[in-house]
Amino acid sequence: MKVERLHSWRVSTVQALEIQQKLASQVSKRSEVTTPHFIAGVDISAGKGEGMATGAVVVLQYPELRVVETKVARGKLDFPYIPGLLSFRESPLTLAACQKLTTTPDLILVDGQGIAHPRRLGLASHLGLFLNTPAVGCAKSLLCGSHEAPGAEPGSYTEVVDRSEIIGAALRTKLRVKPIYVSIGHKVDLQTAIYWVMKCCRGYRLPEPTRLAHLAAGGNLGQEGDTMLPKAGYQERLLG
DNA sequence: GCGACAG
DNA sequence: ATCTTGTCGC
Repeated sequence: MKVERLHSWRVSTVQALEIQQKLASQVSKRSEVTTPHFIAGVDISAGKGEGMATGAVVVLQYPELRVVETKVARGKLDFPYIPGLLSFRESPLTLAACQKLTTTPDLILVDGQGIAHPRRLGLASHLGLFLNTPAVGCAKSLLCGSHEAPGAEPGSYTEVVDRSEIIGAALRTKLRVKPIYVSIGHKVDLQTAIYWVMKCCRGYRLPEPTRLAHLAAGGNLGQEGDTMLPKAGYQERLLG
């Protein structure tokens, strides 16, 4: 798929902050999502070598949620992990993997925040702009803001508020299990984002696109998709 | 100044 | 994120 080149990724922390401030105004909170045919999930995993990592993107066919394409990109991480600047560390490899896609996703679920970010430009929003595609942030923990506890039932949620602004939702995706944080990435509104995230859940805390992308980045997802068996070594550890 | 802090 | 086995709970 096509990847925009809005700016360089080789920047200083000060430049990164300036870029975020500038791009935040370009994020669209208007939903351009109808019924998606292809939903992608992206994630990255730090490897063994110094700074080495693997970015992965998995495309699922909706509503079957079957894997139709998987792409990965290995490389070095040159930007350090700094809360609030995660996109400058993970975007390069994630975009490299997405650029290899033959399928064009209608929606992308990202392992991180969208606008639920100090400067309203988390990883999901940043990627949404570069891919010019509707994107949703699906983080496992909170970066900023606060919220009350959502109900125990899957689908229930509470608003995440920061500086008197609703920036996302604490969404219960699985009965009595810690919620995930959903926020607007790009070209989608919060209600629509929550709706599709729930539609992608299959009994796990994380929605399938992101869950499978995580496995793919770690090299634990076969081309068989969700019906695959764990790799030999992984299986041995699980079974003993 | 102190505490918080996506992955 | 990653290092890591068993274990408590639904």
